[in-house]
Amino acid sequence: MMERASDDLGLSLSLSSSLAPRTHHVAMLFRSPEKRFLEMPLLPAKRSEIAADEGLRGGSDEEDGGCGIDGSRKKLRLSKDQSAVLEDSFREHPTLNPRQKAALAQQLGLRPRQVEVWFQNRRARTKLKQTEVDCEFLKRCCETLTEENRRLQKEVQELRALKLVSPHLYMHMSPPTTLTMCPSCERVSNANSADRRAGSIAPAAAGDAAVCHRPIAVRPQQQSLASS
DNA sequence: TCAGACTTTTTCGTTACGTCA
DNA sequence: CGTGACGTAACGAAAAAGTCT
Repeated sequence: MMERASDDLGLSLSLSSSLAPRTHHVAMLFRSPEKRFLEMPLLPAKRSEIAADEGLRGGSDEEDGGCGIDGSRKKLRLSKDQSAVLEDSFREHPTLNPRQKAALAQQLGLRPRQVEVWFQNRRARTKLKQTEVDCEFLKRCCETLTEENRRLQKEVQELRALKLVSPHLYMHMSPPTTLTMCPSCERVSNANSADRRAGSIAPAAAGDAAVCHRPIAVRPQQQSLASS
């Protein structure tokens, strides 16, 4: 069973097979860029089945209309209990099939349309939170790399200065600790340090970046998964 | 089997209401 | 009491995928 949890959000999107959304629901989710964090099991489903489910619905969308006689919106604040039940349900399955929607609506004394809207808004909030988490992660990555770059530039400058002042000392000094290994691919650590002294000290600086393996990007949600 | 019309459900952006400082 | 900020219920449009013919 696929599961994706985000502790930051207090969400666990684990799904039970009996309550999992139907295939076309899943497909809908997967078409968006956010499909990555809404992985769900694929269950066979036919529209005829869903149509049968609709038979359970207490009423039509006509009675779902939330507008007053004057056309104004009748906004109803959900009670804490109602919200809690909806949250629990959302944790179990972030999308609802008609049967689940109708059952939930009946349980909570709400219109199916209200339950539907609540889930839509809840998904939107989840996505927004995740976007913020992603953004924060990328920001930290950027800051780290900027700092690393600044440090390496400074080191290169110092080494160049040293090379000019005392070439003999420079040739016999041990390589800078920060350049003994590429943090991304650990490539340099396997190289002969004497080779590096004879040749380029920093592979990237010598145009070796093309053969340097790029670090595998770790997405924030993967991290949150790993940490949860 | 394929194509196009139709249906269903979703996301996205927005609006409006309720609450609180 | 009035007001602005914020959270969220509700809505409509557009998109995408499924179903039907």
